[in-house]
Amino acid sequence: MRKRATAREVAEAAGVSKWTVIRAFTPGASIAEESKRKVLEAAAALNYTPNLLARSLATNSTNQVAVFVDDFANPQKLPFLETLTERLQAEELVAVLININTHFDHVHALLHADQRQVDAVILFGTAFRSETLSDLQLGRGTPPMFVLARDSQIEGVPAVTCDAELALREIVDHLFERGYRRPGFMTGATVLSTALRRRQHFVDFWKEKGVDGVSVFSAEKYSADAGAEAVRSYLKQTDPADRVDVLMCENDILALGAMDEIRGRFGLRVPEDMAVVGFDNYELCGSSAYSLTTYEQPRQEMVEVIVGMVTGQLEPETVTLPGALIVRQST
Amino acid sequence: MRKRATAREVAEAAGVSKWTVIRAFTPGASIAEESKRKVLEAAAALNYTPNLLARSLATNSTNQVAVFVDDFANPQKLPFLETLTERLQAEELVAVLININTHFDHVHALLHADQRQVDAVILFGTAFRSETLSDLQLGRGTPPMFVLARDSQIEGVPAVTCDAELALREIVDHLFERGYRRPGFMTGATVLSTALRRRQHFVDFWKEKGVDGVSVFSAEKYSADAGAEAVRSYLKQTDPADRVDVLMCENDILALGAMDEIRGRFGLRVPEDMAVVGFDNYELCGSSAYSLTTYEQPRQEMVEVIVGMVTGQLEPETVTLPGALIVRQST
DNA sequence: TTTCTGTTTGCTACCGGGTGCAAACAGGTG
DNA sequence: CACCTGTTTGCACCCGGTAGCAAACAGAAA
Repeated sequence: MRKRATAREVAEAAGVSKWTVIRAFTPGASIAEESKRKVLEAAAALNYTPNLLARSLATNSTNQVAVFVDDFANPQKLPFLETLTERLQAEELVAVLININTHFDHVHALLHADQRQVDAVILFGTAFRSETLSDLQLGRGTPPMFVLARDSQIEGVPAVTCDAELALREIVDHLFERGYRRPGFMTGATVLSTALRRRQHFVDFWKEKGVDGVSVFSAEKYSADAGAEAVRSYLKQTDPADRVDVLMCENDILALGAMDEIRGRFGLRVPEDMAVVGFDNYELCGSSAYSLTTYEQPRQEMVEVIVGMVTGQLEPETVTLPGALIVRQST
Repeated sequence: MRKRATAREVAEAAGVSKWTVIRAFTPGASIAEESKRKVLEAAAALNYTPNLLARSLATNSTNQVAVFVDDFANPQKLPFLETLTERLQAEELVAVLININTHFDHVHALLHADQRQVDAVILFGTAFRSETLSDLQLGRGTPPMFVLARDSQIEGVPAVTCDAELALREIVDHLFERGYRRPGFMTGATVLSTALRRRQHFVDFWKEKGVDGVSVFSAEKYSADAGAEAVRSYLKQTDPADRVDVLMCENDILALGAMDEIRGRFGLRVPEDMAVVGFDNYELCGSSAYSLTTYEQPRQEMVEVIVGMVTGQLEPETVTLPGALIVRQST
């Protein structure tokens, strides 16, 4: 098992200096046709390609972007990751996927990303308090950070999100139009700004319509089971006459779990007895088994904008993009 | 925006040489308590941490593992990615997620991984022909490769998979026991060895039971829609009397799509008119809306084994691990 | 032939660390 | 005090590239 060939070795083989070899591999460098040919031949023979690690060290740019993820329960992450990696790779960048969990928190991860000299950090659906950041005493050499699909709570860290206000307005309009008047909202466990925003808008817009008192309850976490359990305890505790007639869930996974429980264990009909709305438009929402009304985030555009900011083609600033209401049978 | 502090700067601040600084950050290095304290103090003041990029270049090990993924339609990838990144991070390794697609194929990706000097490449659910590898003329300096959750078709590249033979035997035994006698099998589009293996075992085991002639048809790709469409055309073309009484799908996503179509558009009952079996035990399979009988891959163990091989704690060799049949209402 | 200008090439210095050896510095012993 | 041994520290050189300057080499003009 031989090692990779180096520029020096190629230089020797081609009878030139190592700098000429490097020029042959630098687009637009000043090099004679003849020597370029010689070098490329020798390089091909030795199977030489430049070592990106060494290049990164010298140029101070790794072409690597750290992507922090902390919630793998939401299947919506997967298409996002697909789009994100694809766009990054189109820009010659590569994603370093960092799993934020109890053993590896944001501070750890950020330090790590900094030590690896990544060009940028994308907080994909994760967020941390600004104190965490200042704890690090970073913010000087730190790679630029961007938040994707969640509000940024940190000064100077832009976020790219789906327009929650618009989304919730469309949803509430739709529900009002369909005649629902006793709305409920199910949140996930964590007290996240994005979640709070959605809830707040939901409550506010109903108030605008003259409907006060949205029932709000919370699931343990963002999973189908947790959604089911939250609905179960709600339905058990609530007199049938007092029940909501439409339940908006913070994301699709909660909604699907909720729907199962509503129809399965309680034998209620969706949407006749209780309508359900989700958020994200996860693939299976469209299946005839669920046919869930939901709201689609503009994934492609969000990714394009954030990658644009990462590459510097776009000004880094918080951007909210309009999504699309997908009306199905569940409302 | 200052740059990161370097060992040299810390050395100056602490009044020692840069090598002493490095020793202070090298576990087990020979350094006096007193100077270590001085160095660490100075380092803390300057917010110094070693530059992993430079270290990688010098030590010839990046602690990065490239993970190739080419099928983001299967939500099962997500929990696998979660487990994988978690285990890798526990070993001080980090995953570089590479999206294999038409714009960025295996050859490209492998070359890239090699140029970045990753410590290993994990082909997660992807596979390529050995000719592709030899095309590259690599195999000398190339990082060691491992295949996860798919058969390896390449000599010397070990794979960690779920035991397909055992799985299919259990499934067929279960189905036979339940009285099904007209089995069908739905594959995804691609002609993958893993798919072929599953199908072959399925056919073989039925033959052992005295049941010849398994109906086999194929979906366009691995998605719920494709599964639905494949079933639609099958049901349209097949006389009700000739239809299979149980349909095994190559993975859960196909199965869920198939189930939707069977029940929704054709108004058939599952499992009475046609039973359905999936593969993977994706979270939503357990929901009451589907309650799909499926087979769970031993995710945790598979990941542990492959990470063990990556770190060198385990001998690199092809390993198949037993999964578990999950019997639900769909059979 | 000399001079000038533009291209090509080589070189030094550097990116931020790691390795192995040799010198310097202990502390204990004869 | 010389001597030996073990620890600590400094150093030259290396990892594989990149940047920018200066020398060498053209070819054309004077």
